[in-house]
Amino acid sequence: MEHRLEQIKKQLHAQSYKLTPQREATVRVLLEREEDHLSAEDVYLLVKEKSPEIGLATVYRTLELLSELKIVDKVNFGDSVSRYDLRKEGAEHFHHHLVCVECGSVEEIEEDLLEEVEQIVEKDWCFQVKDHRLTFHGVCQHCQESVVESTK
Amino acid sequence: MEHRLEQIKKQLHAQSYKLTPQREATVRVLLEREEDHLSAEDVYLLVKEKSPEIGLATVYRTLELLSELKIVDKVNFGDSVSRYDLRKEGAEHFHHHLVCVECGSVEEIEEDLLEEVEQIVEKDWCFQVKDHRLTFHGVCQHCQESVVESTK
DNA sequence: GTTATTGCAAATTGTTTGCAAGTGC
DNA sequence: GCACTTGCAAACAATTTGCAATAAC
Repeated sequence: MEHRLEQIKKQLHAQSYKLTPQREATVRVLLEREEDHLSAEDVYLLVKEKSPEIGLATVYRTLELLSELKIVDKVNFGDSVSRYDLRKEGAEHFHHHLVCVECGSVEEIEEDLLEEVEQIVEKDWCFQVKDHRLTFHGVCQHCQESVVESTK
Repeated sequence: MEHRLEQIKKQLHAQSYKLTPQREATVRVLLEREEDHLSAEDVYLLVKEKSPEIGLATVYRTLELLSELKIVDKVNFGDSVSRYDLRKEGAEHFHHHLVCVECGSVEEIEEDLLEEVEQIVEKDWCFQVKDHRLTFHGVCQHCQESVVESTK
């Protein structure tokens, strides 16, 4: 965790940005809640718990900055809020998501899975793929089980 | 086209919604511009050309309704506006998109391409897939050619 | 005649910006 | 000291809502 923070600090410095206390607090929240898909507001409230003086605009600006540096990815799951998702260390590609239509939970898939599809797109559509966004909508394991349960 | 409209009318009636003149005008615009990915504002302006009395809120409400009935899909390509995309006749799945990072153009892919990936997800993640969203970001054929052109 | 639908304007929501004050090297 | 950064409040843009008027069957 500290290692990750150190790494991010370097990335910022490399582009002559500073890791200010506010930015550090924001990154820490993202690291702690790596599994979640927090909105800017969510991040703001969590950061505020430890650094009450921070402003919402600063959080937005920080997330925007991290997004430009490809440290986080901005995602959107159909609702109107942007969510911010930390890239895994060394990940070249954006990871995929499984969104449960029953309970709204979001699971992540790190595996690429799209290599073949991308080759087809490059060849058949003459489109040079740089990145992708893949989200599946469906029913998560947990909700499948509850349905079985409730029909017993 | 008329056939498509007729079909949509039936779908509406099936859920006891009416195909009012405003709704018809909106659907007509979507049919005419099937290839495009229009925002609500875009649709509004186009509908207004032929039916100047329509209100923006009505267009939003109509698009929302069509979206619930799965006649159109609401998409979002990273910017803050929702775009509305008519489903192809009889399409079970949402189609894919190729978004060019150079010129912003959006191309559609009707082919499924994800059958295998979905099987893997169902099996390895125990996730029951209902639908998907797949977007590739990259460089379209046209922009690739212009780069070659400009470095000649 | 009742119920769904509309148009308008006002309200809401998520996000961005201007700017004066503050901070870090 | 100077450029970068912050917090606040105001501005913005996209979308939604309340409501009285209207239209459909």
